[in-house]
Amino acid sequence: MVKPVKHLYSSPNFKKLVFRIGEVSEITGVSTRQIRYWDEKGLIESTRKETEKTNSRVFDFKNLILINLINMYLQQGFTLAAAFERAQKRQNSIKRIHSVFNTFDNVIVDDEDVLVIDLGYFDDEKTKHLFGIIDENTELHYQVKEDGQEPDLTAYKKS
DNA sequence: CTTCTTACA
DNA sequence: TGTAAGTA
Repeated sequence: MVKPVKHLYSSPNFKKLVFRIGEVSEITGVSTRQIRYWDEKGLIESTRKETEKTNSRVFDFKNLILINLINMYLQQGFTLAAAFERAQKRQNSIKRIHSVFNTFDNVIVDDEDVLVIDLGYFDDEKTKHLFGIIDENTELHYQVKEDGQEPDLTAYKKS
């Protein structure tokens, strides 16, 4: 049974988890040169940290995953364009799988009638080596928006 | 110290 | 795509 509960992602104890370009490069193995190039081409999306004097790029968890997926297909021999397409499809598939396998206990409808699924934290060995930053202090939220719209995957870190 | 842009190999 | 330069 889906019950209206105050959404988790607005909890004052959690802030959106973002990564600087150097961190993304270190985690995924993709060079900063490539990341900037993909960003310029619009394959990935970054936001600018206005408070910083450098006005540097920051990437959310969703884009970190995307960058890693693109790189994975790139290493399999696909062209950048093909790798991007595959990565997008793969990412969407993963999201749908998550939504299917999560129990109703993790389903929440917030004030704006948006479906939110708490994925908890990843602690299996497969993801741990790749995303070591996901731990007890990090929450992953999968948000299903109105039909047709892109689902959103965001990580939040306890501050 | 890290990131940014620009430019050249 | 890597790397260097000169910044912020």
